[in-house]
Amino acid sequence: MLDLLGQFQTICGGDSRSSNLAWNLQLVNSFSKAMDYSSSCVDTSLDLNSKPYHRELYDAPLPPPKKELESKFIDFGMKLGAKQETGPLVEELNRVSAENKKLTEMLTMMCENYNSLRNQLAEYMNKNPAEKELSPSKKRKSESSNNNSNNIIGANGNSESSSTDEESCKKPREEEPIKTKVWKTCVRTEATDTSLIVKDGYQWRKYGQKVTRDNPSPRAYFKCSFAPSCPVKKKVQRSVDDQSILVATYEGEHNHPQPSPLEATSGQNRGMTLTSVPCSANAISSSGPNITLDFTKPKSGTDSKSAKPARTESPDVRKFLVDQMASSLTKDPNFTAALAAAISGRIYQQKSN
DNA sequence: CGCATTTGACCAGCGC
DNA sequence: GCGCTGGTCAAATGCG
Repeated sequence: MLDLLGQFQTICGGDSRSSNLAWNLQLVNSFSKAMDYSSSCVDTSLDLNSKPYHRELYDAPLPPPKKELESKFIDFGMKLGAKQETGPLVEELNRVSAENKKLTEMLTMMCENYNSLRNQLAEYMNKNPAEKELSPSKKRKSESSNNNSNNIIGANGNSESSSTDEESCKKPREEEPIKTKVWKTCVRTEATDTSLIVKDGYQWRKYGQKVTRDNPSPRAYFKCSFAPSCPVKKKVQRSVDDQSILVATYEGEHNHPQPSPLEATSGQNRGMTLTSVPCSANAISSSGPNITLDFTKPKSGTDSKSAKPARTESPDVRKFLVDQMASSLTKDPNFTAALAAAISGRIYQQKSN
């Protein structure tokens, strides 16, 4: 598996613009998230003028298309050139536009490589399922090793779901024969916000707080309180590197559909659902494939409607992307469970009327 | 008054 | 065996 990741990074790192590598990897990881969980649009265009935190993958997936950006650049440059005869500036703009285009092509290629590697990885994991299972006797390991294992892309390419030794870090009475799902999420909050609340649409009850050795910020422990039998737990702690980022670690899978926003308001998560943007490359040192959720930024002009990118892919590519999304969704147990619950609820509603 | 949160105590695994 | 550490429990507290 590490070989595959290394191969992937080799592919990505072949270009001399190594300074973009980390961001490219981040973007591809985020892209893979969108492929797995989002049925909305996917665009491989790069917006080099956008801060990473302002990218939104789910509701407002990616910034305006590059071509539009280029034309704005050129228009802007032409106006300047006409008024102030700033030829060098126009040249610079053209150069940046060309580089932008190259990076876009690179990203497209990386996505294709990523998909092929993902398929290879899936085959590999199918052939070697035992490697995912770690000895239950190793109950606890260091946080760093957990982080490393969490960074390994899962069998379905879902970087956030990977069986790790963290699930074996449970007391014997809690051990289950079925491995639980563990994943991490980064949430960007106001720097002044000292609460450890990650609003993800579910209801959580806090049952503990602890200061850990490797992080001066306290870690909060939550249990899902929406369903009494729901085994899902959540740990929330501020990032060591960036205090404005909350790192939430989820353990287990919800055995109930996500509560509606109205229901969620009864808990601490008041009507919030996930919107997601990727972490910047250096925001969290050990959290490559993680997601950063930014609830502090209001949806502005780059919201889901205005930011819908124009499709520039060929029909084949688009078909491929749609197929990927569909297969990812059908493989996602949370999605199928939610779908089944919604359908059964609908049927029951119709019967009762 | 009921519920959620806080916080110190306790438990269990790991490393020495 | 002992100390350190992360995770959990449960009584105390606060809030609507």
